[in-house]
Amino acid sequence: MKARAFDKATTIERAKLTDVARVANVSLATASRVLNQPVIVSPEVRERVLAAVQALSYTPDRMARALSSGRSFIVGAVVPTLGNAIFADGVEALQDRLSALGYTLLLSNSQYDQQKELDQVKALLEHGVDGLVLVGDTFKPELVSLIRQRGTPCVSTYGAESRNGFPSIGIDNRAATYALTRHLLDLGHRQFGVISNTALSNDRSQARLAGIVEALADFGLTLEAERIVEIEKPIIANGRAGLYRLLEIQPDISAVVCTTDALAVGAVAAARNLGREAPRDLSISGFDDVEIAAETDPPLTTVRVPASQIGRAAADNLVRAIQGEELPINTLFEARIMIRGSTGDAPARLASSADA
Amino acid sequence: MKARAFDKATTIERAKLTDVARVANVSLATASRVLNQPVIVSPEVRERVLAAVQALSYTPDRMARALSSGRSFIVGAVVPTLGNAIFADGVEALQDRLSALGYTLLLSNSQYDQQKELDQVKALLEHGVDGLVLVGDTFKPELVSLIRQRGTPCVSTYGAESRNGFPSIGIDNRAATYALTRHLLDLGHRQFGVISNTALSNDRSQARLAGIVEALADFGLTLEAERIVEIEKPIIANGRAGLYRLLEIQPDISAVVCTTDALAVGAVAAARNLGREAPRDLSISGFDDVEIAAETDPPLTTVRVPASQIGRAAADNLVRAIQGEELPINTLFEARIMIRGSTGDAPARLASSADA
DNA sequence: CTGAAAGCGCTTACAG
DNA sequence: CTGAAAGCGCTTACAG
Repeated sequence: MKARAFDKATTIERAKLTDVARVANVSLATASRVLNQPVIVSPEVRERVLAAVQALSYTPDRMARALSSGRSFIVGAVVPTLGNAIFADGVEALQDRLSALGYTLLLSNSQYDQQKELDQVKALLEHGVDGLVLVGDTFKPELVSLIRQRGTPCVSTYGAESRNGFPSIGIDNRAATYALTRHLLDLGHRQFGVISNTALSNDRSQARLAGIVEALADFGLTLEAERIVEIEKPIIANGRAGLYRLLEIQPDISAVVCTTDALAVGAVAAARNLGREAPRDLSISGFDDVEIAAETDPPLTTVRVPASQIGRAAADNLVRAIQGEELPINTLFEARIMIRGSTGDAPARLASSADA
Repeated sequence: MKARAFDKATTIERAKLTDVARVANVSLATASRVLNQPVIVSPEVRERVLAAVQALSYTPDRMARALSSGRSFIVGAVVPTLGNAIFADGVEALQDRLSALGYTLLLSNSQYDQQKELDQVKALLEHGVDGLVLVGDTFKPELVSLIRQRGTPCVSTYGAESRNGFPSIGIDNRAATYALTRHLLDLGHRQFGVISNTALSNDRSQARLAGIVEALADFGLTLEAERIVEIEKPIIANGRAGLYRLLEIQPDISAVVCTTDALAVGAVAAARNLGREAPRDLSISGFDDVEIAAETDPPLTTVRVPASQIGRAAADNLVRAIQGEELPINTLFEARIMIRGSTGDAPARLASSADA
């Protein structure tokens, strides 16, 4: 007999399945079956057990169930941060769908730190999660081998390709910034700058950067290293700082592509401080299309990341994998370019070179 | 013998404590003791067991541990939404501190729905959480009795007072808006409007509304019902809609107090559309001080909610409660008024009445 | 369709 | 300080 951690005098004994069985006058095994495979139990018996469940307001102990069945009905997720709306929304959708499917979500955040991510995954695994949702596709090698070895189903989210064999659910970040950059080129921009959070080994931002570079290359332009400012965390203040640094070195820039909306919001504000109004003097674009993106002045041109869709699909796919199904290696959603007020025609060529 | 859910051929048998005991040449009981109460084991034996743990890279099965010890080291939390940065930040801090204390966080969101909140709590309880973190202090009665009956420690967050006996950790929402309203009165404002999300039984917003009403009353002013617009969810679009409705009915309003930053952001934008610029024509304030609040144009006057502090304190207090300590019934943090650009002197009395 | 029994991987009094 | 044994609350072959 053990002492519960918090054995207040007021605590009433919780009914267990044995109690249900006793009240219903059946064996423990039968009571269990009514709960798990009701069809194989005769209707009368089933009714009796269900009545007992009601009467005792029995509620199963999922830990015990997990221990004996090998299934916990818990799914673990590790996201970089909840501070970014794009992850908050995705997690919310994930959790909703998961709970509809009878699963509970065990959530961690890694603060964009791979070691922390690994630690969280270890903890999740110790808790016996049935499946895992991770963000992106760049992990410590140890993490991958750990998951493989335990055979726990795992999906990777927000990215396009699965480098580690985990089925991926997300968007093509590279294609999205490629299209966005094309759009800016069409508007006449030739002097580009980039504010990106690739400093952290962030595969999404890296893909976004690659898309920009590629679009420029296809157009015969090169993006020199001085035109890329890498920041640590994708927060507004860093977008601000990023823009100052960028324009200090490269005052001729007419288009700034940011790998995140928060960075773009900061960049727009910083540009204004410098007397450069978007889109008149400077075109600035974001990525994510978080709620605020459409509400800033000017509203942000950006890429819509379908976070809720990703979250829901991650839940569906993961549960399918848990049930033993094979998953498509890539599930790609559309990432629409949202052209709004923060980008526009490039300033007339002569005027801008005269300025500089 | 059971079949694991995902028994791929590649899966390697995970070492269990029995294996550790065998390798270390001790009994299962001793192996367990080394892990849980190392001091009562002799140094040599301890070393041997630890070596075996290393050699087998043993990792405990927390479900089994939970079942036999009655402690899961899992804490459950239910927040209204992760979409609001204030909750995202709080949850992040909560999880950080919890994991430092050896606990894992099981997270749910209720979408501001009390029935959903109850369902989540039930699920969390079935999973054997050692403690619970809830938001606010307005629950379905069934939720309160359920938690009481199980004796699971529970803290309430973001509010000031504990109506249900759950220790509360938060801020005094009423006092904050009282002070904010005083400030607006000092600026000469007499015609007030409020956009609030009290439509949902949201005790924080109700307290905020109460603070406004009280400050006005102490000043001899009454806030008529037509001057309060209640919206469903605290999102930017609703702030926008709220302001239109408010000014339609009460065009003489010079100060709009919003119960959330998102609402204030929408209100500022909507006012601008109407040709009313903040703070020149209209003072608008928010609540929360999320990241974006300081970055809008004009930056938002608001109240800083110390979400991270609340999250950390919730973790600390809850773990203390789990360990059997008594908790202070209220833990209050300061909620500073942040005076920024969106509020200013009331437009000259005569001018405004002439307009109307 | 139902029951008796073993077992999931641990912890913890109880003896020694 | 250490071990043998019971037990946590379930599930699931195995018989019947």
